[in-house]
Amino acid sequence: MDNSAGQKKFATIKDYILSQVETAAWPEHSRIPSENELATQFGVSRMTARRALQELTEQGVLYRTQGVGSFVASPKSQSSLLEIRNIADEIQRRGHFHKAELVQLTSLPCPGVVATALGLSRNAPVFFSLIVHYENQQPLQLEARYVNPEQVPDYLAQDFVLQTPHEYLSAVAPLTDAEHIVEAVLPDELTRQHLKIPASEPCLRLTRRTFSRGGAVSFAYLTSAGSRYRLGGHLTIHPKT
Amino acid sequence: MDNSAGQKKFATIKDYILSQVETAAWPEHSRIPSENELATQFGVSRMTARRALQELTEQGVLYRTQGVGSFVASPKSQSSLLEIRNIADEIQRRGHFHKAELVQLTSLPCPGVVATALGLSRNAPVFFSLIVHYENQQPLQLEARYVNPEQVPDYLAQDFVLQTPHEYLSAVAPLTDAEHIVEAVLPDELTRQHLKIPASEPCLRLTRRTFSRGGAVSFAYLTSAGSRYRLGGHLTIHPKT
DNA sequence: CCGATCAACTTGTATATACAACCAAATTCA
DNA sequence: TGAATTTGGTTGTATATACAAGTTGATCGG
Repeated sequence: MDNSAGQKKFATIKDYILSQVETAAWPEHSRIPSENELATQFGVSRMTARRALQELTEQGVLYRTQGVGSFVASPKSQSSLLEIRNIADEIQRRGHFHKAELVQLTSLPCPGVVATALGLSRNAPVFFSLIVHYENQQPLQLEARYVNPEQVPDYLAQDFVLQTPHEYLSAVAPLTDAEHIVEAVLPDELTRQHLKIPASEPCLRLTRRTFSRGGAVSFAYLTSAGSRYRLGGHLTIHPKT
Repeated sequence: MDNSAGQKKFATIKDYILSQVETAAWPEHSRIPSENELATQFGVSRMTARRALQELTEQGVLYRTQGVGSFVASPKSQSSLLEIRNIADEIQRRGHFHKAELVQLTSLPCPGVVATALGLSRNAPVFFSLIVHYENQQPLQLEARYVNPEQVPDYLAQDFVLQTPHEYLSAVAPLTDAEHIVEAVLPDELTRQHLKIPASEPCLRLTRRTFSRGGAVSFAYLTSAGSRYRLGGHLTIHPKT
């Protein structure tokens, strides 16, 4: 484990493969080096190289066939789904007026769930922002975001009324990956107040964790009133199961 | 590899753990045997037992903490946004029991919204199916589906208890494209009855239009109880509290 | 020419081992 | 008593090895 970057060995190989795929040095459906070749090239055991390939397969970057090899998969149209969820862009795309109201911006001890998500120790300081997004003066979404101080040390110095956290983080720590959960829930007290909705109004809650090259960057709850917001997307299906 | 069932060893362990979880012999958030204990118990190496635990973790059945142990996760159903995966596959992938109950299967005059979506004339005959999907005897999703008779003329002749509409349509009219809308709504009377939920329970409604080579094939409302279902990628954050 | 066989290579499964990282509880020590 | 340390257990990473299972292409024999 004497990597210069202190990175895990299989992660190094993942990064290498991802860079080859992103730059199209390895085009779609082309065969990539075998487990043994990668193992030799990186000076690791086959099982370690194998692990990198397996994780990329689960992420949909590669597909593998026993006896044949590993290949570059078609890029999933996940980007459309991911981008569409940037609430500010979405509002402006509809030609409406977007306003962000900063309710809170502080550093606080990391709750357990967030610690797990960001890879921090519990109660370690974590940056927190609470923002209400308006569409034409009507509150639309409540954004509660926790940010990893190791990745974005100057988060508290930003002005999130002029620039949304999403915009700022995109510039500072380019998004490489995102995980998300969409749920239908009833609003808690805080949400009710800021969105100005009754307790019986169902809400769409998007829980989202984003990654950059350096690791987990932020963890956010994005809660919207069900009557005012919905999530849409378009998917193209790729063969080669 | 001389299992009596011809099954892979790690799959045997997965089955064992799943049975314990399903019968609630191992309740939520309880600790399960360690890797070493399972390895000894099943007479396999630790790495093999470990693999079973890892796959169950990826499926959301377990969560693990270094230095502490492996625990039973909350059983909320979860489906992937990034892949067009139907509810039946999703349930089976979690190792649970799926049952479909056919409530209605008929031809009716096409409502306006559906006519637009499928490119039919208003009040032209359209095929309609109403199905309740169960996960382990609990109603999970109500599927109301309109099917284009020009694309799939023998839809009404199918047995949708043995084969889901999604499976049948995939075979007859291979999916090339899909559009989604995700919303949080309160259930209508029909949904309440079939999902056996109170009127105040928020629901996640997925409206989906699918296309094949020939054009628009089907238009469906997939409504699930918010407390039992969520939509997401691989985000698995579990509170240890 | 064609089919069968074989050899080489790839991914899949499984084992045994070692050490690192981490946590919780018991123990020790001031 | 209370803080620091130790200890034992657990998951995480990595290696080396072996064989199974599957595909491909070359070789051989009719």
